[in-house]
Amino acid sequence: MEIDERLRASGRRMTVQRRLVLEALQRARHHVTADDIATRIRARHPQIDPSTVYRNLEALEELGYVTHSHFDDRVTRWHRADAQRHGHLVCRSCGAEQELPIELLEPLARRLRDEHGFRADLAHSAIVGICKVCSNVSSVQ
Amino acid sequence: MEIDERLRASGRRMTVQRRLVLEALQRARHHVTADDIATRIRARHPQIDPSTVYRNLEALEELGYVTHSHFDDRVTRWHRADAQRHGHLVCRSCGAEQELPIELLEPLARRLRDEHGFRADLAHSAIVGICKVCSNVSSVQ
DNA sequence: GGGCTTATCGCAATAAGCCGCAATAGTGGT
DNA sequence: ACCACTATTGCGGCTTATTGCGATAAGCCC
Repeated sequence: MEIDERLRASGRRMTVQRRLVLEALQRARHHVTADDIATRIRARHPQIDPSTVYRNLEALEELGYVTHSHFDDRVTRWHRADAQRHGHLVCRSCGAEQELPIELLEPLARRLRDEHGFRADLAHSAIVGICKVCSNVSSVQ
Repeated sequence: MEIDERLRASGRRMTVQRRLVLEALQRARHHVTADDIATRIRARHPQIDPSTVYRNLEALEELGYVTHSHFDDRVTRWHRADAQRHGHLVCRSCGAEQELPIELLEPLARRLRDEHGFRADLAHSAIVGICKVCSNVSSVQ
């Protein structure tokens, strides 16, 4: 299997736990927390410790299989890396999350690079604010 | 004193602890964590509890005197609000932080508002990436 | 298949932050 | 100056996200 080989090639090992983390991420449609994944796995395999999930996410990230980003709380969110790169909008009021085509962020990235020499990773942190729905609700009140 | 009055007008009180938090923030040149502030205050006033610092930061934020933002770790960073609103660049490699004129972020904010109905708070989360210095170092190696 | 190295695991501990509660202390009124 | 009212404090304990550490087991060599 392809992924096993890449793991071993990097001096890592394929374990039951690692496979379960990968599968859980593949099933998850949205950006999930390490705890989400741990909970899902532990439903069937209670002996697997949450810390193992954390460390496996890191390991898989180093190999480029998964990515993390930060929303408005202090919890890290994870998703598969093979889905296309995208930005994130998160509503501060209702918590709704929305993906954003990366091209929309390009002009800012370019200016930061040209004017500040800063190579920004604009997909890494979610942009927080108030979504359209919540905006309307509060203006109507 | 102006700030005392505004506190009282909102049904709050000016206390020694609150004043110390404000002063610590005024002296801090950068974006500091709640723990930084607690540690500094407790160096001279060990009886002041960290939880008091947390609560005062929240209270002062509600009154608009301080603001928090999120850098690349899971720790909240605080700074005075009366300094002009600004974005943040944080280097993933060396941790250097840099402030950013808010105007630079305006075009993106406008597009998000116009095209997505999303009122973004672009100053709230730091933009992470690789700063000019680290960029040069790694390309030279 | 058995032994050896060391990546990985599960458990216990830590770090950041929050909450309930009884005691304390600003404030406004007298 | 004193009182009553209640915001705020310090304390202890709790929660959530993550990390240190000794035990376990994956993968390589024979």
